Amino acid sequence: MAADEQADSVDEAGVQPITRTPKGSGRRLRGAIAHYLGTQIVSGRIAPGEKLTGEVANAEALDVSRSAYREAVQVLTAKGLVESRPKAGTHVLPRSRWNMLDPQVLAWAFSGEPDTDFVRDLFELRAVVEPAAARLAAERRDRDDVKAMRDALTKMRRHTLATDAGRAADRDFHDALLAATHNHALMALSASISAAVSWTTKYKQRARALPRDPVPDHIKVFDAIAGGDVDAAAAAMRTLVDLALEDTRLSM
Amino acid sequence: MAADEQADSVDEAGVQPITRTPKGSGRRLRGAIAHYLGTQIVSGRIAPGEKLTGEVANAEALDVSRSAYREAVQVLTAKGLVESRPKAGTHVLPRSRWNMLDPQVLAWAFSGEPDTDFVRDLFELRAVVEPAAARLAAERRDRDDVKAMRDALTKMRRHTLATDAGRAADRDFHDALLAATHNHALMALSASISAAVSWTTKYKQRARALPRDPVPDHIKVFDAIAGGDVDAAAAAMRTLVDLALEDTRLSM
DNA sequence: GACGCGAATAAGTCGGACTAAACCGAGGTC
DNA sequence: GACCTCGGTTTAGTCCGACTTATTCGCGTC
Repeated sequence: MAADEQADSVDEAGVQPITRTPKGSGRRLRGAIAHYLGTQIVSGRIAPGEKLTGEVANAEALDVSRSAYREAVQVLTAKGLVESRPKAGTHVLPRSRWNMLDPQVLAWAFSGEPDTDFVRDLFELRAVVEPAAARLAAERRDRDDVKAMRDALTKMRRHTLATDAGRAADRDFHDALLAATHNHALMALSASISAAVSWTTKYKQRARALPRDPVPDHIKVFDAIAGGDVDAAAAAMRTLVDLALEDTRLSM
Repeated sequence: MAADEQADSVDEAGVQPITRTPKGSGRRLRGAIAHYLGTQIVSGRIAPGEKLTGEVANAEALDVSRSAYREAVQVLTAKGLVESRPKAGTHVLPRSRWNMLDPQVLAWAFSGEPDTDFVRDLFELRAVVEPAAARLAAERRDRDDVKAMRDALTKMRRHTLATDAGRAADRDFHDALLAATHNHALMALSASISAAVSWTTKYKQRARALPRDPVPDHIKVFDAIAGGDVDAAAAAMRTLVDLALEDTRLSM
């Protein structure tokens, strides 16, 4: 474990964020490397088309073994961020190839300063998907779905969005709603959407105390779905997303 | 892209599913391993919750080095299919954790017998996203977007959907449409959707000669978007997706 | 000037050794 | 008798260094 000793060697005037080795019991080493490289790329510090340093050199620079470095690069490759070929090296792919819906990529995107344009895009996606999902949910929900949504709503009311538990409950509500559509493709989007929701909520929170109580909006959606009123469900969800976008926009 | 059909049909016979990937095969070794394991999991031959054999044993069984095997597992981990911890081993995660929108996972899902329920779900997602995207595209498309869509349409008319080039043009059309929304989140979905489109188109093709010419539908969509008629664009796209679902349903 | 042929190069694969984490059961404590 | 603690054992995680394969690029040939 050579990664422990802080770089006593020349630390390069700041521009060289040497091996980010979080507290030993955090995520695994390759996870840290992937996180490091991933944020570098998503944030644009390594632009698309650029070639990163060779494996041996880069692994040494980060003070990790080549195996760990390579496994990290595999992760990036799996998410479409980079591509590597013998003799050519490892290049950052154009943004169009990135799996931006991948929860982890989303996390990297939000780990620094969030791109306001991208946040707008995400809300636009929510505005497309979630009302339609609410409509389907109102059609197909069963007893268990309603229960799950009600539970999430209760938790959300108890703790507010100011707490982690509250935000988790918010996510649970949206997850339960997507699950109530009984559509696996939509449920897969759920992970991305709830990630986006929780990140943006966090930023809203950071900016100021929540200016508006979001619970009533959620209750309207819930009632419509539980009651099987498809149009009302879609409409209620649409206003919910619109208001959330409004709040987020103000805080950025 | 036709190098996909690996001879992985041999594995059914016995308990000897050796990845026959002689050197010279298209993609890299770890890609073949990931494909092998990925299809095993997505197809349900290795059910969620199950623990796969230890690295050393499994790598040896597949006749590859442990490094290559591990890198393949990293890919699966990155896509949310498995999770591994020391002493516990590597377990298949529940379906809800899988990134089903990942193009590669989608490819694995379609490499065997396609799950008709999942195909229906995918079309439902298309039915939600693409009409809304067409509406946005009609609002925001610029000169280049229109040109890209027209070019794709021309190619699509020249070659039919019976050819690879024709299917590629179909994908290009949908990609260009999503791109015309100028929404990066939607464009990210584009990869998943066009993957789904091309896979299902292939199955339609396999079943029988295409029963209906899809070009007129596409032209209606194109005209509405080029003309900036948002409602017509959404409506035309909705019927396009509905008809495509109809065709696909018949062929399965 | 175009074309192929052969290095140089960087990723890909191999194997084996060692480390660290987590589960499990033996043994002790209350 | 039940619970806690503490090692032991299993399995992934990391490291190392050598070798292979696939490209790219420059050189020489036609």
